[in-house]
Amino acid sequence: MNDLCPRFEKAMEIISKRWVGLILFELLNGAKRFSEMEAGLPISGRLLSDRLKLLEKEGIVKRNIYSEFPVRIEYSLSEKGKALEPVIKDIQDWAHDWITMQEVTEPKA
Amino acid sequence: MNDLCPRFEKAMEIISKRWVGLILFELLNGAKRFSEMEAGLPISGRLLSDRLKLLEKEGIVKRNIYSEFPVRIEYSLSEKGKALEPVIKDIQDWAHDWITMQEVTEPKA
DNA sequence: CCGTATCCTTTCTGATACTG
DNA sequence: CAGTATCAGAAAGGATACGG
Repeated sequence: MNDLCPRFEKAMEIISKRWVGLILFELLNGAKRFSEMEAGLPISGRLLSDRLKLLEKEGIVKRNIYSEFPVRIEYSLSEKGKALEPVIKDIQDWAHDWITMQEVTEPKA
Repeated sequence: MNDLCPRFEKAMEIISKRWVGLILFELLNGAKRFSEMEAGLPISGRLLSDRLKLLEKEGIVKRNIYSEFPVRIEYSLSEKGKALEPVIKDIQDWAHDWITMQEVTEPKA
């Protein structure tokens, strides 16, 4: 049936999972705490938790626990995650060049 | 709540829609007919139809009708669609560098 | 603060059958 | 060939409540 590269398919499966792109974008600006990300993204805590676990399992996101007081937990990108920066960057460029606001907001009041 | 660029969000929404990446990849190799794409992708005709309509609506894919005999219909990328090539290319590169087969196939028989 | 478990609703997918 | 309609099961998403 299909003859796509399995690695490409797998990569696409991870990256194109809903919200993953936005989460990666958040983390490209540096490590963040759960609540910071939750506030910065249009998704619920449950979904954010799901996706972070997925990305951690894929080795893209690292979970760092700082045993300070109070305990601080931060999420950051691994090398594998940072390697996705060009992808995100290209999407930003494309969005800048080709996406217009009319498509985003309702046509008329 | 969130302060993401709406254009970036919109772009991510389109691109990260399931199967869209694979469809774009197919079309980067040149115009294709419906049945060709169906054979080359791991999705049903209904889904392919859905996605092509979506991509056509977004101005990413063009539907070309050739009034030959028999009538031939081909799908190809618009300029907007071709502009996504770097994105797909980067994902391919990333997949090549970071995705291993163990993650794709079942560990043992 | 940092999540996870549960419940319930919405959306998505795929198989099948059917038109032009 | 090139799709569309329908239908049922699977998956995803949100709200809420609760544990560490």
